Formats: sequence, structure tokens, C-alpha cells
Amino acid sequence: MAMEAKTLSVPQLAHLPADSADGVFQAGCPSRTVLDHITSKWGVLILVALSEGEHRWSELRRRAEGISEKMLAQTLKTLERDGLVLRKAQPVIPPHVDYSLTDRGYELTALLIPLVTWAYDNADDILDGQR
Amino acid sequence: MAMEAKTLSVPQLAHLPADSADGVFQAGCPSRTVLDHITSKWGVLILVALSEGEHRWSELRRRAEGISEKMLAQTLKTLERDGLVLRKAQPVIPPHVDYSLTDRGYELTALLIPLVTWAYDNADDILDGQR
DNA sequence: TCAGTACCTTACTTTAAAGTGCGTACTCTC
DNA sequence: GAGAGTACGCACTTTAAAGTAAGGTACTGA
Repeated sequence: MAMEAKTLSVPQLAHLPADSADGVFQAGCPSRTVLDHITSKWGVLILVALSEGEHRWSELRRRAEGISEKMLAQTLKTLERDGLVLRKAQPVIPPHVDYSLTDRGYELTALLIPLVTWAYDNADDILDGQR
Repeated sequence: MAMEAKTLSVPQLAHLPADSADGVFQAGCPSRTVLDHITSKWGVLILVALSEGEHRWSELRRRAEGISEKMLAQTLKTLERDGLVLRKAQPVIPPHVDYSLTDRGYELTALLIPLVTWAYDNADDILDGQR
């Protein structure tokens, strides 16, 4: 049982399914747009935050430290338009709005979270190696 | 009435390992920098291209359609500094330089490829839903 | 000789992303 | 009745990312 920690069994052959996703290399491919949205600085953070459950506007603002109100609004709007985030507004005063993930959003965060975790785990090593 | 079709069996409790990667939400966290590199527009494409094996400069240039020479140079330099890409230059003329992934690079692309594949598979759906 | 290839670098310009600050229309607390 | 909280929208400015264009080297093949 020793150190199972991060012994990722490096799959030297992690290929793209060449027949299907090869198109990302083409300039006009729509996947480029989608990729830009989901790999955007704040997009990643918001998606990951929402993977932990429903959040209100102000909770997200506090969670994603450093985000401005403008960027939060913009990011949420994009993700909502992409069908990744669901916006539920209650017509009360003061306003109460809940954000959560759609099915598609959950599907995506399942892939995003390992990436973020990897970045976190490797960040120090990577930046240290640059003297 | 009963048009709440979007309900989901929320299958993925794909949580962050809260104890470890939670720090990404903090403003000064080094993982933010690393995340920016590996989720950059061209960074993703170059990494995925290299996951298919060694490539020469001009091969990468052709593969990642639309990239400028400046961006290719810059992206490769960043990835090399991050210890994700290996540069092997043969001192011949005309110059011959091969780029490949390091172990760490392979580890990363193993996570990146599912993401890119997902983006490709869902791109049309996502963009169509915005009429 | 003269274009062509391979791998870049530097300088300049354009564009898109992000930040700043203000206003709104309420209500609830001090 | 002053101030804070809530969820934004809008206009403006700053800054960082990206594109454009040109140049450079040391050759090779025509």
C-alpha cells in the first residue's frame, strides 16, 4: 500500500481519436471557440466552483478571488449561453439568483477538475524549475 | 408544465479534492500561472499535437493551422520553460530541431486530450443552441 | 547567381481581454 | 435616515495577448 499518491501511469500513447477530434487543428473549427470559452481564465474557476454545488452571485464573487464584477457577469453569461450553467432568478427583493451546472456542465467539469488538480499539484515544481 | 426535462441524475460527484486543490481559488496561487499556460489558445494545440509524437518546427506550424511564427516560438518557449516540452536541436545546416513531450508533458496531455475531444464533440451542439 | 528552405528574432501595430467606477431599486439593520 | 447588501448594466480606460511584417543565417539545388 505504499505511496499510491501521484504515480500516474504515464500513458505514453494518449492519442487523440484521430478520426474524430482531429479537426481542432483546423483554423475555422467551431471547437476552437468552445475551447476558448472553457479554458478561459475565469471560466475554469467558475465551472469548478459550481461543481461543488449551487452558488449565488456573491458567493462566486468571493470564491473566485480576484474576479471583478464585470468579468463574473461576462463569464456567467457566456457559460449560460453555452448551456453549461443554469441561472435561476427568484423575483424577490433583494434579488436572489442561483447558479448551477447543467448536465453538460457536469460532464465538462469531470474533465476539468483533474486538470486543475494537476496544475495545483505541479505548480510549485514547474515554477521552481525556472530559477 | 412538465417541461423540466433538464433534470439530471447528477452522476458525477466530481469534486475537487478540497484539501489539496482548493487553493486555485486564491488570487496569488501559483497554479493560476500554470493554468494560464496550459489552457492558452495555442498551448493546448501544441501539446496535443506533440502527444502524437515528435514534431519539427515547420510541422507544428502547419499542424496548428493559423498560428503565426511568433506565437509558435513564444508558445514553445513557455512550454519548454515549464518542463513540458523538450527541444532537441541538431547543429546542422539547414537547422533541424525536434520538439517532443517530457514525462510531465505526457502526464498533462493525458488530461488535456479528453477535454479537447469533448470540445470537439460538443462544439456543434453548443453553438447551435445559440441560434 | 538567385531563389528556396529551416528556424527563428526583433520591432511595430492591432485587437481583444480585463479592470475601474458609477448607477439602480429595493430592503433591512443601526 | 445613513449605510450596507444584492445582482447586475453601462461607459470608459488600461493592459496584455496576438497578429503583421520584415530581417538574418548558412546553407542546398537549379
